[in-house]
Amino acid sequence: MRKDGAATREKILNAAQGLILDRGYVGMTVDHVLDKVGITKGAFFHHFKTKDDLARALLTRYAEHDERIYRETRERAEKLSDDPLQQVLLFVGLFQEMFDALTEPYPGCLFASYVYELQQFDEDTRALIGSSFTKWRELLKEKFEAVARKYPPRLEVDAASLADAFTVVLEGAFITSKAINDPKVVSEQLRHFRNYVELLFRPRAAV
Amino acid sequence: MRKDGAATREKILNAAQGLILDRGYVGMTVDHVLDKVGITKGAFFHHFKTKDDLARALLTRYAEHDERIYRETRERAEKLSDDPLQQVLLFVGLFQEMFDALTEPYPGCLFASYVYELQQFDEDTRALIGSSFTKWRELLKEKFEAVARKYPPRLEVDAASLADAFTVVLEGAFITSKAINDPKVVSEQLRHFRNYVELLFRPRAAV
DNA sequence: TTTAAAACAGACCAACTAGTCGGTGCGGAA
DNA sequence: TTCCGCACCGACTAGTTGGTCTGTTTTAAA
Repeated sequence: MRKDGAATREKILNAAQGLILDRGYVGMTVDHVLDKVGITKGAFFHHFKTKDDLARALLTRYAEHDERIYRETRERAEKLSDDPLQQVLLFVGLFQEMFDALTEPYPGCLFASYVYELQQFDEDTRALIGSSFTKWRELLKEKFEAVARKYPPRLEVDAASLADAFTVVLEGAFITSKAINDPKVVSEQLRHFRNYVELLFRPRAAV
Repeated sequence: MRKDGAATREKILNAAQGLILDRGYVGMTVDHVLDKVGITKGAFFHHFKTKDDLARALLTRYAEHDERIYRETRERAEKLSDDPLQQVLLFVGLFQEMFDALTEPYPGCLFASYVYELQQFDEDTRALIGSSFTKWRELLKEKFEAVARKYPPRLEVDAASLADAFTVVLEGAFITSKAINDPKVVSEQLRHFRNYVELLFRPRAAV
C-alpha cells in the first residue's frame, strides 16, 4: 500500500484540525500542513481544491463525529436505565468520564474555533455550524421533556434552553480549561450541570 | 483639538477589537483597521510598534474593563442586600439584565478569541489570559464561600469551580449565541446558573 | 506488457502581509 | 517669527500566502 489517497487525505484532515485548534483557521497555513504531514503542495491540492474546501470537509467530518458521540452516548444511557432522569444523569456522567481521563486540556471544539472567525467563512459553512448546534439541542430536548413529564421541576424551565445548557457548559469549559491550562475543568463543570439537573428534577425523598 | 492622538489610538483599538471578534486575530489585517478608521499605515505604526503590540494593548484594556464590570456589579449587589446568597443571585441577575437588552448576539469575548489562536501569542500574553480567568474566579470564590458558610449546600460543591461556572456559562453562551444567531441565549443560560445557585443553597422554607 | 487514471513532486506566480522611511502640516513654546 | 515635535501620510520592500502548472511515479485493470 504505497500510495493510499484516502490515508493521505485523513492525515491532512487530522493535521489541519490540530493546527486550527492551536492557531485558528487563518493562522493555519497550507505550508504548516505540508510540513506536519510530510507532503508537498501538489499532494495537498490534489485532495482539496482550495483551503476553504478543506475547512468545509473538516467541519463536516467534525459534525458527523460529534453527532455520533452524542447519539451513541444517549443510547448507552438509555440501555443502562429506563428512567428518563437517570438517563440524562448517566448521559452527563458518561461525558464526565471521558473528559476526566484527559491529562492535558482538551484541544477545543472546531465549531467554537470557526465561530470566533465567523466572517472568514461562507454562508453554507455558517449554516452548517448553526444547524449542528440546533441538532444537539433537539437530541437532548426531547429527553428533558420526558424528564419534566415524570418529575415536575422545582423551578420552571424551558427544555430547549436546558438542552442548550449542556453544550454551553462544554464550550465554556473548553475555553476555560485552555485558558488556565487545567485539564480538570471540563469534568468539574459537567459535574455542576449534573448537580443542576439533579436538584431540578429529583424528588425530595430520593435525595 | 485638531490632532488628538489619544482619540485616534482609541479608534484603532475599537476597530481592531470588532474586527478580531469577527475574523480572528490573524484574520484581522492592519489594512482592515486602516480602512475602518480612515487612517494610513503611518498613523497606525505611530501608535503601535507592531501588530502584536496592538494585540497586547487590546487584551490589557479588555481585561481592565472586564474586571471593572465584575467588581462594580459585585459592589452593586453588595449594596442591594446584606445576605451573601442574595448578593450572588443579584450579581447574576444584574448580568442577566445587561445581556437581556441585546438585540443581536454579543460580539464575543476577546479572551476566548485569543484562546482559539493561542499559539499565535507570546508567553506574556498567554499568562495574562490565564491570570484574568483566575482573577474572575477569586472575585466570586470568596462570595460562594460566604454563602456556603451561612447556607449548607444540598450537594457538596467546591467554591472555586462554582465561581468558574459563571465564567464558563458566559463563554459558552457567547459561542452558542453567535453560532445560532440568537441574542437571547446568554440571558437564558445565566438564568439556569441562577437557578442552580438557588437550588443549591436556598433553604427549604424559603423556596 | 500496455495504458489510463490516480497520487504526488516541486518550481513558480500574483496577491497580500506587516513593517519602514523620508516627508508634510500644524500647534504651541521661545 | 522661528522652531520643534507630535500626529500623520503614503510609496516602498521583503517575505509569506494560497493556488497553478507541468511533469513524474505508482496502481490496477485490460
